[in-house]
Amino acid sequence: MNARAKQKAETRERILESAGTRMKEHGIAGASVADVMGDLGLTVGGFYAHFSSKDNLIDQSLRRAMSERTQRLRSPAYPDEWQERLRRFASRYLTREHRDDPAGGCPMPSVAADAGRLGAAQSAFTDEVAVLVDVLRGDQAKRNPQARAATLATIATCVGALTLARALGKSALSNELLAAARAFVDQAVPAPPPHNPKES
Amino acid sequence: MNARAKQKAETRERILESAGTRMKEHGIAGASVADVMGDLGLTVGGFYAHFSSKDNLIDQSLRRAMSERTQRLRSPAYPDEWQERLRRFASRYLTREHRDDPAGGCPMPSVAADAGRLGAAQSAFTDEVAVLVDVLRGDQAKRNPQARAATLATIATCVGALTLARALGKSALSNELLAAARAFVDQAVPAPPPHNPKES
DNA sequence: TGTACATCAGTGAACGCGCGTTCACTGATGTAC
DNA sequence: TGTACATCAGTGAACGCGCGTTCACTGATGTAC
Repeated sequence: MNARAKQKAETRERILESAGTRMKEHGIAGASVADVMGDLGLTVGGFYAHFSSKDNLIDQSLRRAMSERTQRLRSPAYPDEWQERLRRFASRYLTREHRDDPAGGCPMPSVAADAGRLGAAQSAFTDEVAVLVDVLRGDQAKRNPQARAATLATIATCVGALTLARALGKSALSNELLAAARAFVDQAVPAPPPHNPKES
Repeated sequence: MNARAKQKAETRERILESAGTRMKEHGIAGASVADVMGDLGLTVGGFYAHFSSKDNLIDQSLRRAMSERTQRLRSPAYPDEWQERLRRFASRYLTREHRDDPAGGCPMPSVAADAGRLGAAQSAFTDEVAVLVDVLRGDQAKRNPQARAATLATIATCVGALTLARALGKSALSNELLAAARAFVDQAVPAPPPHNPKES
């Protein structure tokens, strides 16, 4: 590959990255083409050499931002039992740090409402949620419908709680909501079966 | 009061109503002053005789839309026990009908993400959530911290599930998510204590 | 290795559009006598 | 009851602004000989 082509591919990646960050921080409407390019020190005109439209950018950067998050759940540090996986997910998700750093966090609270309205975001969002559900519950629970339902509901609780916690600002009520949602998941997700001694 | 003043007050109410509906359907940014006035057969210019700015309209119509929903929970048809109240709330909230009718439903899924970003919406949202939490758990559980935590978490689950269900369109996955969230609330909210025979 | 030409990533000004807001106005309603 | 004037809810055109998109261009990089 050319040095020139390589440079272009890198610029494209940087646009996707910047768009993802802006989307998470300011919503889809708040991530304007001029702002996204400006983040990289570039001007608007060059954008259309990389993407056919803003809709196209939304689609691709949303897929990228969501799948990047999902891949982190494949870490070997994650437990095997789906119950433990869901609890750990919720306890890491529902923190003040995550609440106070939308740009560095999960895209769902920032874009879910828009995804229901903007066709451009909807299919990317739907595809990536389907992947998340499978990855989050883990290989062990692949065909377990109870685990699937609990996974869906845990995601809903986490996204709802983080969205509301942000809407409530950095208040006592906001902190209380995060703690309550963590406890809720612990109560609703059944305790895992006792460990097999061979495994532990 | 004058016929003229009465007419003006009625127009103001209709603007608030129309703004609320538009906000719920298209988000805050999607509820433009021209559209809101157009719904009533009026032109933009007259708007500023009723509200000082769009921010002012957002604040007032959001308060109105949210408190209207909260007041419905004061219906005598609602049970006294907070556990039953939360279960009933979730089972009525998490329906396909509610998912498919944003304009006729709860404002939170539509505006929560925006409320975290737009100062104009934030204080209205925060105030009304605080009222909702108190009204939803009911008088019987007024000073019960467990009931308060469960109420906060149930709201988070409901708002998250409805937002995500809308983002997923009218799909099987969307239906599955609604059902899973309903079941989740039933599992996480403890069973109410046995009835006192005098009461039932 | 050196020169002449081709390519193309990014520039920057312009476009049409919808937004929130302003303002001189109109004409129906209300008041004074 | 009738007339003359004042009020004011709503009109409609205009404003400045940011948006997504287009396009003629520039100048550094790549290719041919």
